[in-house]
Amino acid sequence: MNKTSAINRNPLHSQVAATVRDRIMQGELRPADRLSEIALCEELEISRTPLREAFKLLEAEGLVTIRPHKGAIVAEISIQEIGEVFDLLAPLEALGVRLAMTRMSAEDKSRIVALHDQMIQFYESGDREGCFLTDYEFHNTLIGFAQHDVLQTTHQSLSNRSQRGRYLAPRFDQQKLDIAMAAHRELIVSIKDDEIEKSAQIMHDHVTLTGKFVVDTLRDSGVARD
Amino acid sequence: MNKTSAINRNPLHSQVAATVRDRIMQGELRPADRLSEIALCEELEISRTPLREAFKLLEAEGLVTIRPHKGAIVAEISIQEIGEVFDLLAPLEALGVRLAMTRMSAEDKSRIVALHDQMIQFYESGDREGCFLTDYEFHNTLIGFAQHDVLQTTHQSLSNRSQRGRYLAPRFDQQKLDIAMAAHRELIVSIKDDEIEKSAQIMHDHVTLTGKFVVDTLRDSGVARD
DNA sequence: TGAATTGTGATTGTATGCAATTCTACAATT
DNA sequence: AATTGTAGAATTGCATACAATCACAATTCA
Repeated sequence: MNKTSAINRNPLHSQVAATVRDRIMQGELRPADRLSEIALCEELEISRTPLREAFKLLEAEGLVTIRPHKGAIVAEISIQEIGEVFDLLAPLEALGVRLAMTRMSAEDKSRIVALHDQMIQFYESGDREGCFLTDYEFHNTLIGFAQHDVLQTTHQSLSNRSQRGRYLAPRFDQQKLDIAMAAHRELIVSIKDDEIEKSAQIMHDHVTLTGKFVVDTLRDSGVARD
Repeated sequence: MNKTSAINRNPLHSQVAATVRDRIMQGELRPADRLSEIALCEELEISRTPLREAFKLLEAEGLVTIRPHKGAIVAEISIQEIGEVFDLLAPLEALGVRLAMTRMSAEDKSRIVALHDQMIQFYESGDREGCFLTDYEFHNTLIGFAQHDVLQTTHQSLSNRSQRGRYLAPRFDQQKLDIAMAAHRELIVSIKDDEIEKSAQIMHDHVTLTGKFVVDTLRDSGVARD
């Protein structure tokens, strides 16, 4: 109406948080990198107040560590922590599948199947990065269909943390990928058959195994500390 | 600023967060109460900056809702949300029991038994408030023995939210309390017998049922909105 | 020479001021 | 009487200034 684009309705600190979050998630900012307030302020052309507020959000999400009087750093990832995150994701995603299966519509179901098909495409064309990203979307979409706010929020936070670990590590080798794909295939069949408890079990085991894979991969590649 | 007592080592905003958190948890500040910045600043004798930072922390914990340009309020509790929180607590506490049983020492075990005995004392003397508080401690202590940081943190946050709902509602009636006590008794026996999966199952069902009780109680008492 | 110490620069923590937004009350219009 | 418009007050959002703290190097003394 007045400015070049529409008036910016959401607060600066949340935009800043989003920016920094993305940079951390994608590995542009790496664990233990210092987050100098002054440097970031100049770059983002904001003052320190909204930046510091954003840090608080990100700290709560586990992406940033604030050390009193010593400044903020990108939260370090310990292999143990990543493993622990998967410990929680397993039962939560199992719960998510249970809920989703009682609540999702026919279109929701076909959306999940479509994502699975897309993942198969990437798999067959040997696109590991594509597989990796579609897998993330597959799980998040399924959780969304559970229509459960608390689960959604909690899962999002944990999922982000696990994804950070996965971004840092190399992609799965062929064998691990085969196993993950097989689990997804099983899961899709089980969902189509409306076998709720079986689906939940498959998901639980799949996430647990993925966690082990990620931990192993991280340990081998040596990018994260113990 | 004058420092009447010893130098305070931890930042103002975290002290402020702790103060406000307690007031909200204990119901001194009730859902939808406005948290006026100036009023709180004057009362706590601080400036607005640390208070606003504290609000960010509390928002992430789900205790405060910040409405842009309209100020912060104590987060409202919906009965649905409380129910959802218990949906997550059930599998997480089950996981906690599993881990705790593989990791806790003999002293840890007797600490749990002692808490259970204390709860029986309160139960038999008809002290519902005592039962209520001891129950909270019982569950938190058990989770602590799991020695699992991510679980600890996630559980703490969810547990706080559930506890808020329970503070608001009247205490359980005799029948509900009987059932909860029976579950605890079963659990203790199962733990003593080192039956891990059975204990996890008991805990899962116990937390689920407690959730239903809390939701029912809240609905009947009419203190929280749907 | 080396350990302790103190000074200095850089950085974070807190307070405060100004701008932007929202709320309230009251008047004008239909 | 109900609704809309508008001015002013109150409150939040952001920027900036100042105070407290930390890291590290230069200096002192054993």
